[in-house]
Amino acid sequence: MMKWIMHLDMDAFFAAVEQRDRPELRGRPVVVGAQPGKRGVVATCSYEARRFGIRSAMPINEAYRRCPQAAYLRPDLARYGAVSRQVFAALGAVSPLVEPVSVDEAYLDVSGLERLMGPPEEVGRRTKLLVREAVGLSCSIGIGANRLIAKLASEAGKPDGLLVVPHDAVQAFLDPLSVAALRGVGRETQKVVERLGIRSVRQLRGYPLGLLQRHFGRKGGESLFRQARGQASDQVGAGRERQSISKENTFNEDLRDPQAVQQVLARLAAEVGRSARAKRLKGRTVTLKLRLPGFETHTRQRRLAAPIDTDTAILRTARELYRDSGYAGRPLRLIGLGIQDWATGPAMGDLFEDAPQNAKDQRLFQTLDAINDKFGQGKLRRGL
DNA sequence: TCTGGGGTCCTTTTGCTG
DNA sequence: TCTGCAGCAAAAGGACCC
Repeated sequence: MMKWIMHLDMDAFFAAVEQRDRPELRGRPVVVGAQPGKRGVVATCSYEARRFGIRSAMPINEAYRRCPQAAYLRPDLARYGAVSRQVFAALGAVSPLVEPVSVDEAYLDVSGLERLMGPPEEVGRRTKLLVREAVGLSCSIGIGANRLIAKLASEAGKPDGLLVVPHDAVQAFLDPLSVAALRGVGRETQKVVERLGIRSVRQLRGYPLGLLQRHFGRKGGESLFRQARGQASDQVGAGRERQSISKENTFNEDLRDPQAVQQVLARLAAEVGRSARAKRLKGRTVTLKLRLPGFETHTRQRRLAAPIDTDTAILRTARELYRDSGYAGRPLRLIGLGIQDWATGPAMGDLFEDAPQNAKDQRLFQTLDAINDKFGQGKLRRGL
């Protein structure tokens, strides 16, 4: 059976929800994101705003300079989440294999639907109709042999697009595209690509694997090599499990007061802790992130003897990391705090009264942890 | 231009152990 | 006791994505 993967992307999602719910905003430039005059960026903007050169991730004050007459709105994530759930409910009627990527994006395996719905074009057309009926919004859909082709096809059709790339047209579709369109190619990679004189995917395809790996790293080079040939996964699944929980805060004015730093640490620790407990996750590693006024960013992390999820334990470690960071007392633009490295087997704290006394013991425990991770929960018990 | 917040993944550096 | 080395995690940094 021929594989058909669909990628669906809501058009200017946050801004489109606002225009749907507030008719006075329709036809007007709408920018959803930070408040102009403060530190922050554009989350999404309507197509009317894009005509002024406004883009996602642009500093909000730059957007304001380009288009002061636009409507500037703060995001209402709860409302967008509700709309998102309605969209996903509608997608469930198209295929049982739906993988959410974010609130406004999903992959669907639509292979083998010919008998039920017709050829891929028809599946796409009907999906767009279902989404419009469910939430009154437009989306862009790409359909192809795998996730890469589907994603690039949905991008090519935006907004309100539908593009099916037949299996025998993959290379013809990819070749003229800019390398910048490929996954994992951001500003830095683009610089290197340009330095090598590579512009299009067709040119990229002329470069051997080894050379690409020299310039882009082992994984990065292999990824570019495969993408240039249209090779990618065609599996649609449940998506990955969460690997970390974090909260961070950029201040409108750099933080100089040591007491204020302590208050922020306490607030972030409480937020991370609440989130971790709600998800029933305990982390063994705590990470502190500090950004200085010049945007210079540093992280400090510590792996603990036992996994934690309480505000007090997170805060205690955060304070130690801050104290030992070498940046205590410096003005700060941002403070972030997170936990990761989830407990799999029983926590060491459950088995031993004391934390490991020395580095050697610690290594023994780490080795046991690694074995635990490898063979799964419960197969081996630390210290037994 | 002056750069959010929440993430993932990869590479490099560092520090420890035998 | 010192040194070199290999192996391995942890730590740190950074690119990228939505």
